[in-house]
Amino acid sequence: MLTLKAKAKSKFNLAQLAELAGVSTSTASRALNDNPLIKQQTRDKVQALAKEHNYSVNAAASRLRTSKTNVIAVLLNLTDHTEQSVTDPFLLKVVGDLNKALNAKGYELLLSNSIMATDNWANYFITSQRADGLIVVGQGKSAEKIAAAASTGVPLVVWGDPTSDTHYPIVGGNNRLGGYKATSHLLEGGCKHILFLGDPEHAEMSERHAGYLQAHLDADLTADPALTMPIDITSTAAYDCINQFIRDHGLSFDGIVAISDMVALGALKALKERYVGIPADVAIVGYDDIALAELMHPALTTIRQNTALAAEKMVEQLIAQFNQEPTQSVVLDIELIVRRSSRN
Amino acid sequence: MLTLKAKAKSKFNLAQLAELAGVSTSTASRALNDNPLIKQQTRDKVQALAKEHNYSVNAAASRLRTSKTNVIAVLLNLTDHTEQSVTDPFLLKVVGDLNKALNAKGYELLLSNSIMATDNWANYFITSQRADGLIVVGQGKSAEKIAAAASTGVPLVVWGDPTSDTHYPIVGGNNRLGGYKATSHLLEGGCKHILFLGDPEHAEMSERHAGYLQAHLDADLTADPALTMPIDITSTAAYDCINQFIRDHGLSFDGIVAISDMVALGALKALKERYVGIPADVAIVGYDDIALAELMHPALTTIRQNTALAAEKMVEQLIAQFNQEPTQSVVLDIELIVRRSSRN
DNA sequence: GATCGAAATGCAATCGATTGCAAGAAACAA
DNA sequence: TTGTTTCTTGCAATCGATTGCATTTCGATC
Repeated sequence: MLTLKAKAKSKFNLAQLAELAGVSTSTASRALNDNPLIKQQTRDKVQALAKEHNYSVNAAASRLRTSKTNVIAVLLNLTDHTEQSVTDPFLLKVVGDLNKALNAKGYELLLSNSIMATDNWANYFITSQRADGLIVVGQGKSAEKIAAAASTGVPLVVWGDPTSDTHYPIVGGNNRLGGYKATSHLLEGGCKHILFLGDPEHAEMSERHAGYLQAHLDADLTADPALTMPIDITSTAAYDCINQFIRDHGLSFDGIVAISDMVALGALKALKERYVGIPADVAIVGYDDIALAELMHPALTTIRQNTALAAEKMVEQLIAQFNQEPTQSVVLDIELIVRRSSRN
Repeated sequence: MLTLKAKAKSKFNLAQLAELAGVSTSTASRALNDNPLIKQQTRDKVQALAKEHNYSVNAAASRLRTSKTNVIAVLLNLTDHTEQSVTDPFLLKVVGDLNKALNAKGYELLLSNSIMATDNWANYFITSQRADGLIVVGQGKSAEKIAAAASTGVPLVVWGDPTSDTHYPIVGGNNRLGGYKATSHLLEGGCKHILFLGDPEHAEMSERHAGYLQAHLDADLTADPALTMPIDITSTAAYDCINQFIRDHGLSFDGIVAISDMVALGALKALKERYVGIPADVAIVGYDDIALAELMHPALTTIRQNTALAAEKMVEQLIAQFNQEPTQSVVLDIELIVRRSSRN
């Protein structure tokens, strides 16, 4: 067959595939999508040719025509100065699980960690047709921005504290219960003066703190407000905090409830350097159950969050929005994993 | 209580923006792109209106027309059964740095960790116009697949061992030197029997192992082949390996060179559980310098890789391919960070 | 005032796949 | 044979931005 124009390198597109198959582009398109309108025989033929020639649908064209991208943007919402991203393995786990859950539903993951700073990030992704929806990991302290985006009709789901009262769905662990279990566990073990390491300004942390307080009440104790240390969610902040605290008040505590395993590890390091016995002198409970929790010496007692399930729920809530179905926040069970750091 | 999303609002496209500005779509388009063909005054006007109305270019249409996506797909090439993803914080760091480096050059990051399994993943991303290029993190053991993709003209860069002889650029640390430095350091500290933990089948690991051997030679020693333990790159594999080794041969070693910090941590745990003194009885060196290395007790001596720089180099090499410029593998310096795990 | 070059803008084709509608083919009944 | 229904397939418009080329506008010069 002769080509009139000897074009340099014409891409292999639907039209060419259709020509090879001896059908029109409409038929070819439908055949590729297994549309029952098309005779099975034709479908098979077109699909076979497509595979043979390594044809794959041009995503840009398809997205333009259908205004569906099958892409979800995942935004890591980090409080800028802490740079949690670089250090916390928990995030990687969440992202990994999200990727798996999204792929299972036919979506791809567009990752972003620096966008939340700009003021109309939601528009950037949605109205520009870069993604169909957003998953924001971490409420941070920017709840208003998220709320504003959601109110303009942007499909989104947040990983955060699900008990927050919002107009968009939040998926997360039962933070109050987590804080409660962690604290009760220490109290039952005989601790009397338990440090709380974590910033209560944060929605999630605030709930955990509430659990911490409640656990004290239920044990007929009062938590000393001076033992609540509002620090960044980093191991170095925790390390510094413990050192400072001991310098100022000596070892006047016998237990620690940390807001994350990384924070717990920072505290642990400071204590070990001072030869404080764990858990004999101070018992510690972390949060998240990252892989390292078990590897520590002593192994770290912690609250496990089911991130795989959380990822599925988030994707579910997002898809519900695509289908104009009602959505709701999802509270996931947490689990206390007792290890050596809190058990004699 | 959550409500249904409001109906999608009418789309605001270039034509509407142009009408508002009283110009044609061509002028509007050029104005938005700061094309000098357009009068400055007109450019300002259009851009102001765009901002005012929250207009952003439809990416799908733009990509279709220009056949440029400004998206780079980052593929985490994990050997499937090890599930390195879920556990190794080093990966998160690499991905985070890549994201930063890509954004700096105007690219977005499409994340994928499960695609390498399928046979024509390269086509999936490139010919379908989902991305302009690929960054593969980890050579794994699938060098042939990568080579095949590269030979078909897919722009790609790999994070791996840069000394491999390939037709595509690889960016990575100087692994041989890393292995050499780690081993020499232990030998100088007086170690005589150094375990090597890591699979030499892996290109990167193989180089590190070569450095390990060379260090022995240069010290007029011979590395006992029985001390090279080919294990998966996970902390649990390391933990099991050390336990097994001690059961079989007692504590017949006094040093460990681990292929990653996670592996080192697994080994450390096993040793601590047996009350082996670190570094008195066994000194340990890890690899990567993840945040936790410093938090361990004792803090872990390790080889630091400059991932931020690596990310920049990878992006650079990729962009060079877009511009039809020559590319080359890049070897990055590594650095030995000495901490307590190897120093009395 | 006419002319010319440069500056600024507009026209219309194009990228490739999808889909409502219509038309052709096949099957069946009368 | 003709009319009718049921399957299949094709035509052509459409999504929204970009860009080669044509056209208009403008300022300046003669």
